[in-house]
Amino acid sequence: MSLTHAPAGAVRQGSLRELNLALVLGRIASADRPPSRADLATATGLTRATVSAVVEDLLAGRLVGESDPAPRSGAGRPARGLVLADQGPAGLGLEVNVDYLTVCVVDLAGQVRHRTVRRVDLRPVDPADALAQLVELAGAARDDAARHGLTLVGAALAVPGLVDDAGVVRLAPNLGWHDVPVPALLAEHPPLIEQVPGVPALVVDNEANLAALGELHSRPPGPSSFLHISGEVGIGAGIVLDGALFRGVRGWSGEIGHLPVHPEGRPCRCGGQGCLEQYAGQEAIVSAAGLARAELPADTATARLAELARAGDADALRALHDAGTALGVAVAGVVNLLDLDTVVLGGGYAALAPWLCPPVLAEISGRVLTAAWSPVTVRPSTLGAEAAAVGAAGSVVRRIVAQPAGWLARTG
Amino acid sequence: MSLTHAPAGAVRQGSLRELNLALVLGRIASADRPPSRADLATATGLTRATVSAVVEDLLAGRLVGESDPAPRSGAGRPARGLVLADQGPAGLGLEVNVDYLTVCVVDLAGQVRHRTVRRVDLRPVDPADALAQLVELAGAARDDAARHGLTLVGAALAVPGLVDDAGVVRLAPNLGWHDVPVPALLAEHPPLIEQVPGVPALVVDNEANLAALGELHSRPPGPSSFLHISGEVGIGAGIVLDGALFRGVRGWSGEIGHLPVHPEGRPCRCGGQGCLEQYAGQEAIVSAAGLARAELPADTATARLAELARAGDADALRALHDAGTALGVAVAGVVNLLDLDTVVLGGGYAALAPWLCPPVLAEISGRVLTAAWSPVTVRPSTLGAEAAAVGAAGSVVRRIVAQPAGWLARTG
DNA sequence: GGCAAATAATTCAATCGCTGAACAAATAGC
DNA sequence: GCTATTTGTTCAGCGATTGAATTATTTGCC
Repeated sequence: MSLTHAPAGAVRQGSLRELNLALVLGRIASADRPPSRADLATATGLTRATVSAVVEDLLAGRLVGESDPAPRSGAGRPARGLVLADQGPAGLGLEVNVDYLTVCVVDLAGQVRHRTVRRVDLRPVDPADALAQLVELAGAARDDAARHGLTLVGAALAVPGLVDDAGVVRLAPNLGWHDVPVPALLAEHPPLIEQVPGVPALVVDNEANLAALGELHSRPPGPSSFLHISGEVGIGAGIVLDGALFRGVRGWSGEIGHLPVHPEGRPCRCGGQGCLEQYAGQEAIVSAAGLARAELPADTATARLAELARAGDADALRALHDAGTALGVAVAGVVNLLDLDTVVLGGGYAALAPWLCPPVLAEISGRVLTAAWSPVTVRPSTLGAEAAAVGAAGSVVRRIVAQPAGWLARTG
Repeated sequence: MSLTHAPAGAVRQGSLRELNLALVLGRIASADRPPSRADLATATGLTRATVSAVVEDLLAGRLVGESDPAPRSGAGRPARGLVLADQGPAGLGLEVNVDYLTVCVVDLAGQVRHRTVRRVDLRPVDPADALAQLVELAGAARDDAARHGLTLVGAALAVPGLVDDAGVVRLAPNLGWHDVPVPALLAEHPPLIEQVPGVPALVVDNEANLAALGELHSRPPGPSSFLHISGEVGIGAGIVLDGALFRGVRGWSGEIGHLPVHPEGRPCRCGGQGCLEQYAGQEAIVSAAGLARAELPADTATARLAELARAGDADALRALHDAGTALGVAVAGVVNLLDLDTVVLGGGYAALAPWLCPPVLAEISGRVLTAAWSPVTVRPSTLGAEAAAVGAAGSVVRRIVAQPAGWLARTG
């Protein structure tokens, strides 16, 4: 919705080709069936001649391939469908969380081509050791990817905490991390990434942000503006506005867990009072349901809670209802503020959605000014717990799609 | 922060010139002193030859003019400074509010060249009559602008309510408007606008949104992301993210007045409970201070309140402190969610800022997770009550600056 | 079976706008 | 008055898009 359509910098002669490469490749990526050159010409407004020239570049650079002709109705020479290559550049997605490490590889088309999860309680582990374990998994992933003809061109790491511009994890309370210089620690290991202009070798970002990105690009395509809430020990939100993740001035947006829902209520570790996290965080729900706190890893506690709720346990149902109500109060505020029409419950909330959604919707319909005219959808995440790592890897390949010139210049 | 740098459509041959026209004109607009062609070349990365050609087009189209040479230190041929033209295209800003009508004209450079305010209680007035009065004022403004060599190329109307995509005012409670088809009503009057490709003849938008835009482009330039809060009878917010107004999925973002600050508190006309508006709305403050409600027009009540506070009236001070605290709870939530570092108090709040800022800041520092690392600024609006109309007019000329090709094609 | 219609993709001269270097203009300092 | 310096223009060259013509390949009809 910006008024300035112009790219930030100068538009040189060569930018023209760069921009059209990105335009055509983007169309191929977002099409639901393999488009022909003629389809691309009509869709983009370019001439068929130009599209052919651009596609030739993309084919030469192995970013797209030709597929079997799509079935067509009328007469005429059959089209050759264009699809994103299943070889070539790929993204490495990494996640460090409280009780697991994840590594995955996503190809240009967004397909998950490799995935490893190692369950391990990382709270007592030194950050450098945790990252070393992650690198070990990533090395195996790289080798596996290479066997499929995939080259890792960038990595993104999801962490449950606040990350600054330099990639330093300023604070990850549930992990016990504080000012961990992730890029420096990872630089001590041999590189797994083949550098490409325009693609950063490593991005470190908040887990909720990357999970929202994963949800944004999951198939089938959903809305381009939504709020994605990751309910873990803390509660984080990824805000997607018009297909772009909103990170805030310093990249610390989405701290929905500290929205005040009872301003004079329970004190919170953030220094405030009555924060949402105190009423809808995983520990709050678990203890309200009468389960022993810290009994088991987080995902086990969640599974147990869902089990109890499914069995009709009154305490569990009440705990979930109360948490959903608190969540609904906060979400209603966010929807009023940002005018979003979709809320996705992810992370630990995904499995609890059947019990959380009703009270959340009730609060929304009671508190949102515009709810009467256009309804708000609340639904569980489609990717669930995988969202962050998949979103991280996807964010890498998406850069290639957005700026293919860098990759093409590399391979010649 | 979007990954796609490419414009939405095709990048044709001619787009190149269009983009560079916008790039150079934008630089001229945002420079703090008249830049030379050489300055523009180094700033944009284009060659001096290209800049000269682009500037020639802009000069021929009367969008820029040459100014006296700026003082320079060293040797060499003196530069000719380039400034936005003080003639040519201009924007018409309109505002309908509860107790006044405003019309203003803003030129390319953002200068307010004409301004009319008519104080009139519009609550008992039929919307069509109100708009007819506005058109009358606008006609006089057009004639005045023409005498200064200004051509109105578009209009933007600010209303205190929810507006849909078609420009229909769905609901303006304090004005008593409901489903008012503003574009259709205005179309019955003779047109005042000279149509230009790329510039809509009429945009209708929320008053808080346009006030935020006015603040964004006020001089001296402030931050590019902030929250602008218009405290009138209702409380609206304009959210500016990375220099762009965020409107939400349907254009109804910013309803900060209905953020819950006491979820089980006073019932609100929106159907919810404990909304901010019930604690920090103008009526709430005025009655808490012991002033007779609906005693006087809103701005008079605000002025009286400020007067009492300045005199040390205990009731007024307490009312303002309580309102500021409620506001702070809501703002803290917004800052946690969006990671903004600047909050601007506008509308009726501007005059009350000395008493509202301290409690707002107190709540922020107590509740915002990241406040310890980077402080949040809370300050009054620089434009005050004029912000909405000026922002409306400014949004028109900003389109010309962002897409000068449309205007140039028009005049040849 | 053969032919016309239809659709896909390529080829090629023309054109548009940027580039880079040379050149002209204008001033300060010596 | 001369040189160094900076600004701005001119011009041949070039890359990328364009639009029309051409080639390629299939369906449908007689």
